[in-house]
Amino acid sequence: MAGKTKPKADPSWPLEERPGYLIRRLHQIHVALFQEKCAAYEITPLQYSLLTALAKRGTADQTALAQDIALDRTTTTGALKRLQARGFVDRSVGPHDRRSRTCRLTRSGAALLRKIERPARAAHLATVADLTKADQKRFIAMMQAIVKAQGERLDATRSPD
Amino acid sequence: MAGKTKPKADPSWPLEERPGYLIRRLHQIHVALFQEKCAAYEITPLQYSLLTALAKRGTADQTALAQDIALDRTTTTGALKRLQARGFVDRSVGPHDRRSRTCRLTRSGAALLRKIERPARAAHLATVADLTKADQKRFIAMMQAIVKAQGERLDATRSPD
DNA sequence: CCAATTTACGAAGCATACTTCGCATTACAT
DNA sequence: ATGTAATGCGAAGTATGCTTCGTAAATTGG
Repeated sequence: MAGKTKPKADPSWPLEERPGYLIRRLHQIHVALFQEKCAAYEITPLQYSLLTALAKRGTADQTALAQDIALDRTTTTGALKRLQARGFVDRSVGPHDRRSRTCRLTRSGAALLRKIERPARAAHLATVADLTKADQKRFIAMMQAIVKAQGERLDATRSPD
Repeated sequence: MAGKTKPKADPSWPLEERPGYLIRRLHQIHVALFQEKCAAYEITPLQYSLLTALAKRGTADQTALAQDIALDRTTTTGALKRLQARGFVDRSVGPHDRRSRTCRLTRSGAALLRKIERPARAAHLATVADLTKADQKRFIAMMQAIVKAQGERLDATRSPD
């Protein structure tokens, strides 16, 4: 075609080498694998995180759950409402604090969690399955290192008003 | 409190060790860093990806751009519309194919891209800055390996109808 | 040349994900 | 005890990110 479009050799480095882009792709891939493996239960990775966090707590208000899974409070509320609408979670007004919503798994929610544990785990494993076993360990350790360091940085950054 | 909530020693492995959870956290961290470094320009990581892809192409329809940045077509359209609304992108009906929308950077869009290149790069680097230089290389290589392998898997999976 | 298929979009709907704002309630300090 | 702080939520607004359905225009086969 015409030579109208110049080479445009910009100094920006290729998309495929930028950490942020690769992370977005990884996230995309994991979500797709999760949906695939858990298709029978119509559950998302976030919902699974919430269910496990709730199982561990037994009972918790929405703010505590949000912190457990490192998620925004309002997003957490939205996900909990969807789980409640499907009968997996109970959200009742707190007995000691009427501002709060005390959440807990229902029978049905606990049953779902048990059924989903295997496929969910398979999805998480499949996400890194293209690496050698040794590299998987290293990869996870590196992600943990970043999350730990940056988590502390954020805590330090946004505390003062 | 009462001993009503059993230990609940579930077989699910801790959130902080699950690849999918760590990937979500990484994504969250990168987006936050990007917003921070590029705050002056009110640009998101996705929009930056689009601008660079567009700069490289010179001219492209929305489907090509979506493929370039590995994103859903309708999401791409939404982001392009927002960039158009702010005057950074031109979206006109294709001259040879009236179904298509031919996109290109405006003067303003090209100028913006030049200005954000440094802070955007800084954000990408900051995302992995907690790893040693050598680990950063390994980390990026591993992400590329997964993206490449899974990308091929997806292409193979969803082709037949 | 015309019918069938393919292709590029757009609209609508759901689920994350975050911010800012405002309300109600609780806790605290004098 | 009372005014002030802090806290737990909810609502609204914006941006991703995906699926499904529908439309219009181009391509291709006979």
